Amino acid sequence: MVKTSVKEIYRETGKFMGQVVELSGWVRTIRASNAFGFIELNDGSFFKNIQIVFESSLDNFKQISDLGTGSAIKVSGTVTESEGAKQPFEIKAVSVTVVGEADEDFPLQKKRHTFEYLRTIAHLRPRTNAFSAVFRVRSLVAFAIHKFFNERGFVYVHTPIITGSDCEGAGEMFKVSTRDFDKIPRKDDGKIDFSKDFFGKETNLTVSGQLAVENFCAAYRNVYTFGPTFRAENSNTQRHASEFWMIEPEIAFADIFDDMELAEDMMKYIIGYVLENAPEEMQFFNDFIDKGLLERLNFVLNSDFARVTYTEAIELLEKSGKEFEYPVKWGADLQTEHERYLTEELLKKPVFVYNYPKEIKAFYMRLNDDNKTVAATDLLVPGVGEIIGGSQREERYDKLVSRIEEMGLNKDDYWWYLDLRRYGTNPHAGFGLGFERAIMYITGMQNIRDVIPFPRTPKNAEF
RNA sequence: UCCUCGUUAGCUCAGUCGGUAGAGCGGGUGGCUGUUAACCACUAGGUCGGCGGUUCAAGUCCGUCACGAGGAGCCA
Repeated sequence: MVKTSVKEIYRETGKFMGQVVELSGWVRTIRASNAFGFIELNDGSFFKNIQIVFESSLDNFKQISDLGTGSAIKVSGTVTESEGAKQPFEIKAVSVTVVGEADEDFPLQKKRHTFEYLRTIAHLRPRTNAFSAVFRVRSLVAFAIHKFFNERGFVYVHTPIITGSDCEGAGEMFKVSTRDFDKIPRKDDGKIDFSKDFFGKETNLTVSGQLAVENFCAAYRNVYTFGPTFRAENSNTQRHASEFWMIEPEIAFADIFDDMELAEDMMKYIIGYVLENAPEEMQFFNDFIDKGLLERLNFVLNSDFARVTYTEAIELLEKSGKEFEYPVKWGADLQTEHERYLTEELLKKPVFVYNYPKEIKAFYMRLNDDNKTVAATDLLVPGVGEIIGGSQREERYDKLVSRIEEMGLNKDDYWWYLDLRRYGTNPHAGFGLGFERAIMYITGMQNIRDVIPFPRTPKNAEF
């Protein structure tokens, strides 16, 4: 008898045919008559189930027939060709041991559930086809990202989760404190006395590792972070979460064009990796989640991403004659409807928009020679919208200081960031890829809450 | 945070003109010798999201709160 996995049997069927194997896993569905029955077993190793045939000759036949969906069992049996039409092979059971029965109120049924309902049972949803596929792909994409950067000699840097830097500036932050909320120490003027708090200063959960990773960029040349990120915005959309993961590479002696090239290479690499390593899951997404998915991803793999400047994008939108709810105007940020129209209808592929007006972008982005735009880029993709935001960083000390002052920020808060511009400064660039948005793009899933194991959104941290 | 829609059995939903609650699936019981969301029969299961109002009468109309979803903003 060979202990094996469902995946191995699928991948090397010939080797196992006629052999007695031992499997263990969870019952996905069960159908029984008084003489025999069928179990679809999923052992976690593979997207697909394997069919177990059990006959009334087994001494615990009745116990097996009465098992509910979700039960854990151990099976030994012979791998045989199947008489049924829907599977090429099956296991003829020699014995079935009940390891852990599922109570009769196990919520997952053999029919379609709404994603909305499944979010309320996030602890059980990985046992469904869709979520089993999503989270295996999520795992593979994470690995592919590390593999991509590792193969190119990038150093993986762990930037802090708790940050004392109050100048990250990318949104509302979650406060980190050990103080008793009922007895917050205050100074004479009534302001909170952070010197009495754990770190002796105000601390928050990070909203970006970028400022920190730039320092390591000036040591290792090519670096990246990949970790959790927190935004306390009251955002209620299908593509925002309060806790999400972000990949932020930073490359030295590089400009905005090198940056876009890196982003394009990375996207293609991870798409290719997932198509190769999770074909069953990807086929499932194509069949049940998004009919055009595989065609679109294959097209993306084999074509160049579009690159248009912000100014060109405005012209394209104006020339399109399309009526927008928000008017298109140079100087104003592109609205979601503009972005979607650009990538989904006008160009029908991923597009980098770059060189945005400086007024609508962050202080650290490099000022272009026109003095009006900065070397920033957003990657827009069909179906998801903005998936990457990046820029060439302002490496010139004086220009950076004047941008900080222009935006009403305090230069002293950025002393270590400014030091980089005093000690061996160089042109460098980077971007942030929203990990979950990449998963959405690759799987066709439409809600960020369905690509995070236990999603955190405003008013929701149940699990 | 704003706009729109929604909340009825464990799940997915129907419920007409305001007249006191329905189906399928799931559960239970029994049957069935190759099933594929198996099938057949029987059966149990409801504070119609909460509160207030209109009415002889509210799942149904009005108000309000809570929760959820979609869209917008913020952004990855």
